[in-house]
Amino acid sequence: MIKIILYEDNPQLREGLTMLIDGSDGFQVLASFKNCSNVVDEVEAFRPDVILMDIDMPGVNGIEGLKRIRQHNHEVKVLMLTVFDDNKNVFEALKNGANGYILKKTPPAKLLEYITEAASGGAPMTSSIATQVLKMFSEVQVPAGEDYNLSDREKEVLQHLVNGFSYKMIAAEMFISIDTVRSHIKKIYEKLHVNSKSEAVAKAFKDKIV
Amino acid sequence: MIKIILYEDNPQLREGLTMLIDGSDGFQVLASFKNCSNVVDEVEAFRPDVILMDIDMPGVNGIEGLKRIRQHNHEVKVLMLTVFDDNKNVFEALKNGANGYILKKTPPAKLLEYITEAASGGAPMTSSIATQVLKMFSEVQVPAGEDYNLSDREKEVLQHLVNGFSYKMIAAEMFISIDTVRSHIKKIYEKLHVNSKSEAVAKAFKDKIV
DNA sequence: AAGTGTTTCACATCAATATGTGATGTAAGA
DNA sequence: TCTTACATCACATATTGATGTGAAACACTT
Repeated sequence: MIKIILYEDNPQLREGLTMLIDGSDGFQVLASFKNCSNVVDEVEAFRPDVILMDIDMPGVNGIEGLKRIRQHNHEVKVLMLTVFDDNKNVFEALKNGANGYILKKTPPAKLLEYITEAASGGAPMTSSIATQVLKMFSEVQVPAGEDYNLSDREKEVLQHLVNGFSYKMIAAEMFISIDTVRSHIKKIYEKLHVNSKSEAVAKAFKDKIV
Repeated sequence: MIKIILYEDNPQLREGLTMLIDGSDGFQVLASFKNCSNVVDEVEAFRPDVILMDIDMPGVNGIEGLKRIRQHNHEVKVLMLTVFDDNKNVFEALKNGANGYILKKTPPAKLLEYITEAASGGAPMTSSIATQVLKMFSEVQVPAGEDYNLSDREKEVLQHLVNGFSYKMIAAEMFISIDTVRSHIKKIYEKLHVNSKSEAVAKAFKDKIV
């Protein structure tokens, strides 16, 4: 028996979902609420397995509710429920520990399947959501993975620059003269197409050279 | 009719999958291969809708195959197929534009459903994989998002530093004297607990101040 | 009204950095 | 062998940066 709490501001939908889920074998709706004002206490009191959480709610919305829940409880599965698959909310929800993200237009049979999946540790997602998630991953990619052809020694020097070492310190650290350090740095600037330490350090981070 | 190419080094599994898929209505296996050596040419020649790609293959593996495909083709849907849901491969695959990631133990009916989902632009994932993906998201979270209490003006100066501006340039840019710039920078160093421009720039990136 | 933090400016000094020019030895490739 | 890239060192000089000390104007809070 999977125990469920439901958060949904629309009374009709709240009633409908409750009847659908509660009327199905193996599912029990413990309670339903129209907003997340007291979400922490409610979760504490009812100890559900799965929470169905609408995103758009007046007062405390679903994302905020999720955050509050996760401040106290990392066990309960939270399934986000929404009309739109807008990028920003999806990312926010997942980042804050949602266990799944499904659209309200999901057919009833599929919804029950998703709840079951969430309860057993899965991460059900409507396919359009999943597609977005994948897109976020590929967007993380470095545009062209620029290489700059830094030699090993040059990378080493750049690493020290990033750590805030002075030329003198780098020289001591690498057992070379300060002039050699200069020479390396000059070369690094050329290769990175920059002309100051700050830019080199910034570029090192941006392009994940270090 | 969904057209499919299959990459799988195990002959039994390759045959089995081919028969299963090709024998189902609406699915057609155009060809199957035991490695990705000529993946680019093969995709070009057969123009499939979906590619089922095993990860572990001798020679050119699935991840590498995926990369090669994506260098030329961003349209074809690539479904990664694997025995293990090991973190590293999942991330690599998704980062390189895989459209889905499913385990080989997926039951036949579910497999066909996943292929259909991929073909229609979805992103099918075995639930254990989806869980991992979500975990990666929540791990991306900034530890505590340190604040450092930089004033607006100080943030502005820091931003310029990151862009590689000299004190003189910052002064000109902000219509203040170079001494004021110095004063701001001094304060920034104090607040960030650093004592050089490079460290400040590095910290700005690390802690996402800029 | 006194205190606090921000923003602004000034003068001074020493350390560090950027840039140019030039040179040597070594290892890998064409 | 000749070339190229790398790593090393040297000398010179102008600019920039780090740090200290001091101070005035302003907004906001107590």
